[in-house]
Amino acid sequence: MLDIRLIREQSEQITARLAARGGESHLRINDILECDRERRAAETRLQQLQSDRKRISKEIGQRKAKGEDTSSVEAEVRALGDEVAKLNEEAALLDARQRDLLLQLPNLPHEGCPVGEDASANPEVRIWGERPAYAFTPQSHVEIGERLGLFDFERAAKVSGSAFVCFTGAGARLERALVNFLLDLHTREHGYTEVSTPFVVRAEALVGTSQLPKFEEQLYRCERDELYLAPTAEVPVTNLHREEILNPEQLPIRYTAYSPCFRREAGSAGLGTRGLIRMHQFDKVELVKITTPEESAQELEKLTADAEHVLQLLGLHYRTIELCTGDIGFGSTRTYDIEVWAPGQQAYLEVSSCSSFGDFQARRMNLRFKDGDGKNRFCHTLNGSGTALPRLMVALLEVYQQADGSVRLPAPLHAYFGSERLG
RNA sequence: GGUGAGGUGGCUGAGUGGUCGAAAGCAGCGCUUUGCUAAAGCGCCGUACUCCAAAAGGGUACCGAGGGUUCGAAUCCCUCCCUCACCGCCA
Repeated sequence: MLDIRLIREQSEQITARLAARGGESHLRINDILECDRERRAAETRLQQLQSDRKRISKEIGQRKAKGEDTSSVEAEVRALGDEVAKLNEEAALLDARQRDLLLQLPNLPHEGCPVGEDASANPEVRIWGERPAYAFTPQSHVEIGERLGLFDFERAAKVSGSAFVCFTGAGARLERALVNFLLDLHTREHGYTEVSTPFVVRAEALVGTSQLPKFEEQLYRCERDELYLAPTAEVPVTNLHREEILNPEQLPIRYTAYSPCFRREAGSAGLGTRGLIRMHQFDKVELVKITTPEESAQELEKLTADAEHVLQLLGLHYRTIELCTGDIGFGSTRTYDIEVWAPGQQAYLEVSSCSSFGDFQARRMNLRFKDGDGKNRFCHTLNGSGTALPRLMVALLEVYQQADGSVRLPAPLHAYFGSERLG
């Protein structure tokens, strides 16, 4: 959520920066300003009337204590009270409308965010390793996995429908090995604290991290209980500290969490095809940070490096791109995507998206810290995958497939998996 | 699911219709005293919104949330949420 005062005072710059995202969000600025003017006018009048009422009511109390008759004044104040109620309703309506408008407005891209219209304008910021060469035609993970009995889409569909998977045997064990490997790496080497949160969340949490109100159709909802399945651990983890005022000594907070992620993927291309690349449910190890505004930029670089470290340890060729203004997510000010090479797909797969949200989410969840002067300021929040598991598995299977049809795992996984190879 | 208790400022905790944004204590900040520490004394010490060009200074709201009664609600009534305890059920 953007600061209404900033919008009021720098409406032209704000409009221009939102326009860089494409879309139509910047066109709402004038509506917001108008609503803000109306709201403040109503509030000012309301406050004047309330002030009158308060004063007169106090006088009534004093006069009654002296035994005076106050019935005529009471009638007068009653009329005032009716007017207050009416204006109060009007002001509340305007306030709700303004909040709604602000909640629908995306974040401002960071000054450093490259300007561009769409994904084709995303600059590559780093590339690590090289595309491996094969003496044979690399197979897709789907073929490899079915041959080695690592997962089963047909049976998962019997249970849950299409775009779900059931890992089986060594596949399930590999999944578990990856979770442990990633959590150990981030806690032991990167300084994160492991948390294991609820996976079912309230609407307010989703508003906090900005999945709601705009992206409701992407969420699984449990209507009876007014709860949603978390689409990413970002939601429960970041919201752990909602409505809090943190001490600066606590910052930065760095959390890592394993969680399943549930996404309806309404309108997504590619859901009809088999494979692990896009599903309604997948596992992920997430990285979340809560920082001061001063530290957030460097913490984003570190967070991205932590996610990249996963791929480096596993010897997987990847590239890191920065999303341009036309491609960054709704709440993000700045995002790095890490894409791993998958030879069976002949494509780079996004395994991590590392973003800084500035104070956008913190405003929505009223997450603040007390600075050195004792003033309450909004925190900055960040998150990134570290990493998504099915796509990591895709890369591992496809990259490390052997001519004999087996898969040789990279060394860091041997102990976690309990074996050096699959098949 | 049932029964009971309860939700007040950073914390503890008073307050059951008016002068209460809220006693008191603790913590915190400033000053005085002091060789230092300690102790004592005095003062300050919530948040949000809003008015004013800004500062100074006003105003309004907020005692879990929402509604109601009243000239006036932390206080009375209703609904909901949450926490705790015990019982039941259950991985």
